[in-house]
Amino acid sequence: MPELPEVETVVRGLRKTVVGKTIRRVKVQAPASSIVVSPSLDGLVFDQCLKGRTIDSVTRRGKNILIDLSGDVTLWVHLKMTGKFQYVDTTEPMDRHHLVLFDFKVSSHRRSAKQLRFRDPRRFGRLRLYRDDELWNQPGLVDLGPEPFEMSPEDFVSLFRSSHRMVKPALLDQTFLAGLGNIYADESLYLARIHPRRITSSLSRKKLTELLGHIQDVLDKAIGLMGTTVYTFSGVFRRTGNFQNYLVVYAKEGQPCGRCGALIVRQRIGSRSAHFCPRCQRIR
DNA sequence: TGATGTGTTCTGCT
DNA sequence: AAGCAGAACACATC
Repeated sequence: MPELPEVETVVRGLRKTVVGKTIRRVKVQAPASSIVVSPSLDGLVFDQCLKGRTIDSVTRRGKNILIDLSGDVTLWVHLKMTGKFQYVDTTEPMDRHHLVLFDFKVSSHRRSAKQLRFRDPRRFGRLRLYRDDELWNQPGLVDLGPEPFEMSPEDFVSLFRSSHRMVKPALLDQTFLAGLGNIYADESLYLARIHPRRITSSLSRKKLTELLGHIQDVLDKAIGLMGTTVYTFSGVFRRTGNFQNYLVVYAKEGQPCGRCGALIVRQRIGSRSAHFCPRCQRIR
């Protein structure tokens, strides 16, 4: 479940591996509902539209990955829950969940050819191609809330004063604040000792300043640790980052709170699960 | 075989 | 209008 730190980690990985490279060939392996091509791109199919373009830069907005290509086109990627990029040797084994393969033009002295692969077992992820001039009109990008790292405490306070809703669903709402998902929302609320059902507009200036600080700290620490990828697969967690070692409430239902010893609870709030300490995070 | 769980976004209701 | 619940997405597991 990639959230901001995991997406940032992927973006940094792409910068190290594919920026500056020119796409030689794209293979769409599976009949992919995962792919969208803007109608304005002259009816070109995905692979034909990408062929020959150079990857100029890779950036992140919320949980969205923006791959800026030559010729005023952007490949906009959302990993959703299980989407993943892998930069691997072409000889690495593949399975039916490898949906798209990208081959690059490489200098001839390079020994083994590497390939960028998009794999997504659940196929919720999306790869979309848009002309740069239409990209930011698209729903999903145009309506995103602010980036947590770009907010001052004053911005954060006025944002919270502008709505009257439970804080947990608000933090998950990408049009309210971009980048947080269930893990970092729960962790930040715990650190700030805020009950997930508290109403956004009822929180004090001081509490909100603390919350913003914790959100920024948690995201920053998670980015430093290359994210947390807690991926539910037959009830077993598979990790790709290291932040899961520092989780204090997420997936800790029934375990004692590190501050007060009360048992962490899991409740359905806003039709999503919320993990919190019933003693440290009071509704009041 | 069918129910369930998973996060995000979309739709539709109040 | 704003905020909520529920659906849909696709697949694996029980």
